[in-house]
Amino acid sequence: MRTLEHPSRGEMRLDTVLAALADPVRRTVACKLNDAFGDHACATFELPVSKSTATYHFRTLREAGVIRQEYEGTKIMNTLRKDDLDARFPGLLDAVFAAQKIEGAGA
Amino acid sequence: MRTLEHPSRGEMRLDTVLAALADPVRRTVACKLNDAFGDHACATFELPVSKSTATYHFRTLREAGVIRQEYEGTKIMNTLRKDDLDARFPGLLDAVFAAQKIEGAGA
DNA sequence: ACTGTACTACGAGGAATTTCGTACTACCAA
DNA sequence: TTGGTAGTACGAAATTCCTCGTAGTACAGT
Repeated sequence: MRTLEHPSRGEMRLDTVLAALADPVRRTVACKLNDAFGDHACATFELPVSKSTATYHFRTLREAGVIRQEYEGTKIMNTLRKDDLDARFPGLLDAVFAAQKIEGAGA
Repeated sequence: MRTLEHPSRGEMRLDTVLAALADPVRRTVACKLNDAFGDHACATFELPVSKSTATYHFRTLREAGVIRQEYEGTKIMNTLRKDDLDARFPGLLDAVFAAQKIEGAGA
């Protein structure tokens, strides 16, 4: 059974979380996880980058503490660590997601 | 009279704002502007970098729309564009500042 | 056992970021 | 006008980030 390293709540660093969310590809992933219920395999995201680049972005998000990744067979299921992030940095995630929607909609 | 370029509210990009705030030196500047009243010249910040590096960070913040810079004699007065940012990306700035205080205080 | 699927690890290239020193400009004050 | 102060512009170096292809691992299904 393969497992992946995740930072604990206390280990999450604001630097790292903001840098993770500053990249458009990674923010797209986080936003999709926030909008949709349940878990989602990496392959279901249709990102505009190659598979190995996608791996890199998923790892960056995981190491920042933004997402949780768990093996399920050959797939990796991704979930947003909303509870943990809300506990650590209250309101941050919601503000970023709201901002993303604003920018996506208007000018 | 020298003037400096600033993005309008609508021109502010989430990518750029988050990237600007992801850097610890720049976030320190923004936080200090938020805590203290009034304007503040660049030289008053005591940043752990050289003068030319400081210039670079101030410019990055200005071009992202986080701060406003206006000449006043030979000095440049810096102000946080809180109104503009709150209008464009509501709650984002407050969440980041709150997070900064949490990280500074606790673990 | 074989095939396919999902993803990773590694190495490498190119782009962007951060840093600095030096030289410079603009302004104020004496 | 001479000097000091505040900050910029430029070029260069170091580092980090993003991207990819190739090769490989782990698991599921037949």
